[in-house]
Amino acid sequence: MSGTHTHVPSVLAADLPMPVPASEHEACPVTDVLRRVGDKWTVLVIVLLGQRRHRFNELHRAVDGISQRMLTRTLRTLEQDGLVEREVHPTTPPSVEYGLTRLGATLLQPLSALADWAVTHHDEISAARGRAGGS
Amino acid sequence: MSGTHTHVPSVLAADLPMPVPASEHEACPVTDVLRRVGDKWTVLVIVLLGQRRHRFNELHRAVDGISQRMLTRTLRTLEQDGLVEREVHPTTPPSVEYGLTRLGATLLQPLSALADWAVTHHDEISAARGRAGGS
DNA sequence: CCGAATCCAGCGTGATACTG
DNA sequence: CAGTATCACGCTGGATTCGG
Repeated sequence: MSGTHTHVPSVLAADLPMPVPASEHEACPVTDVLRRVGDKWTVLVIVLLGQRRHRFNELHRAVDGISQRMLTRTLRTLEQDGLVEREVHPTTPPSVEYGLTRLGATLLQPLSALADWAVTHHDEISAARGRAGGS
Repeated sequence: MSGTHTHVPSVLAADLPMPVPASEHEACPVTDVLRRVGDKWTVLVIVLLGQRRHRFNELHRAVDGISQRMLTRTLRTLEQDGLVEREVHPTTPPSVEYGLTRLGATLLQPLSALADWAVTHHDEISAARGRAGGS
């Protein structure tokens, strides 16, 4: 640490090309991941699967409000990205279990950092929004 | 640490109500922040402002590809959330400087954690997507 | 120089109904 | 139980134009 100055050792602190090319921003892994976890259900599903493996309808009930369609889409995307694994048991009726992959589990930590920041500073943001004149 | 098991001390590790109420998910500070940083330009602007203060057109040139409209919108939102401060110099022509607030600066660290994760595991995600059969 | 206003295309999201 | 298919809608994001 270097005292009061907020210096962050990170890829974000690296020198950026000027101007930042549009192509580079589009293909940026950081942007890619952020947009992914920024969608409506992904993080909640990851967190639930981070606690234990879940069956499809188990998730469906746990996430109250999500449609079958969105749950399926969310899981498919996560599976394609290698964050979630899908295990099918050929029973009748069929049962499918979802769980985090090792890669998916590693996402929990940085995600937690951001989540904790959000919770910690939630009131400051609310206050700022209040001053800004709206909800 | 508890060995091989991936345990994360965080709000994300807390017990979730079952089912997670839709209302709670909508109003969740974590969801709120994630969706914010998940939009197209926010993070890039935050990073640039984290390096130094910028004038409007300076940002506009630095972020090559962003429209005036989106830059304005992004900055306004960040300002309303108390992450960015706007300073107007009543010159002719007018000049406006933007910079991170103290709150905004604190966001850099958790954001960096996620960014570093993205960069570190980018190839694994690409590989998984390749196996999944698409771009 | 720094915006606001308007218009418009695309995508994320959801409701509903249907299937193996 | 675990999905798929179809349709519809709102919101994000972009192009363009106008104003102080």
